[in-house]
Amino acid sequence: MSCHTASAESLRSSGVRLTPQRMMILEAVHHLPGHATAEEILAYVQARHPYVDLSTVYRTLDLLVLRGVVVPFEAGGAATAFEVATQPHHHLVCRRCGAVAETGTRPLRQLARRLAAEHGFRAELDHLAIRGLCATCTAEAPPAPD
Amino acid sequence: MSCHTASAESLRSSGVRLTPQRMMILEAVHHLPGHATAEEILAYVQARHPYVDLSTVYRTLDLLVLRGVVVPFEAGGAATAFEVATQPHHHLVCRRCGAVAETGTRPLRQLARRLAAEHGFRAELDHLAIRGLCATCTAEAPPAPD
DNA sequence: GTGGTTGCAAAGCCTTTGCATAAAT
DNA sequence: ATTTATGCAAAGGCTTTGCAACCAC
Repeated sequence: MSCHTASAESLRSSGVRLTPQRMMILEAVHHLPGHATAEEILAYVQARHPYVDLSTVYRTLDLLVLRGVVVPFEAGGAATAFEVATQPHHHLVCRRCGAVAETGTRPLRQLARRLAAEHGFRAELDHLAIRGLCATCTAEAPPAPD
Repeated sequence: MSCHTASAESLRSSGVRLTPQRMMILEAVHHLPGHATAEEILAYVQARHPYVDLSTVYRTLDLLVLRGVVVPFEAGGAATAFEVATQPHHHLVCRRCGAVAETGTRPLRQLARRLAAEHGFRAELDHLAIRGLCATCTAEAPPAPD
């Protein structure tokens, strides 16, 4: 009845078996705010059905990434997070407070164009995590020492 | 006598103990081509002194990163690589053939400016790994399916 | 001499895999 | 009925940590 059901339908019609686990994982990815790690998704799912395993979450996420339903999001060093694939966008991750903002792809198109022109390199800039300091932390932190 | 000795001097004068292990790790980082993983650095060092431990390599690399002597380089998923901090630059990593090219920071300054203007976000774009297809593979591979 | 560093071993974290059972089609 | 997915448990890869012996200062 809600958004994840549509994803489920399109998966089923492309020959993917719809198990309860997959449905719940799909629902978790849709309902969890922002991006979620495998562990967070497992916690959400286990609230309904305790006997779901983390390996199933990973296997299902792999499947969903392959099908383009979710996109992975590698934060620096930590666990991979996943989120529903909607519009391409990028994340602005604050190194100080951990806040994650989003930005569109426009700021990066120019970059892609330049790299193509200067290096013939076809950059794939679909879902970056850009680290830095958010506005709040920039105001609170002393200016850059260099 | 060579380049890594200068780094060593500057480390010593800032109160860092110069052990043989640290010297060798510093030398390895300078002599290994491009970026190197902890394991690769260990292999280089063990060729001279077999009883160096991987944990020492990691501890020393942490130290060198903190001191700004080397910079880490997180490739997607794989082990972190390290290289001597020289000019800020970025890597263009080909997803098909694995080739790694370098580019300056100029293409990214504009991006940083935009993010500052639009989001108040102070992006730290010092050492990115940008994935995509290099010129050769773009020519050989079929054009993007979308 | 003293405090930082090392090697060793063990654990940690995230993720993947082998396998018999169970379920979807 | 067949093919694929699951849970469990175990292992895998990379990195960190605890600790006694050791070394640079």
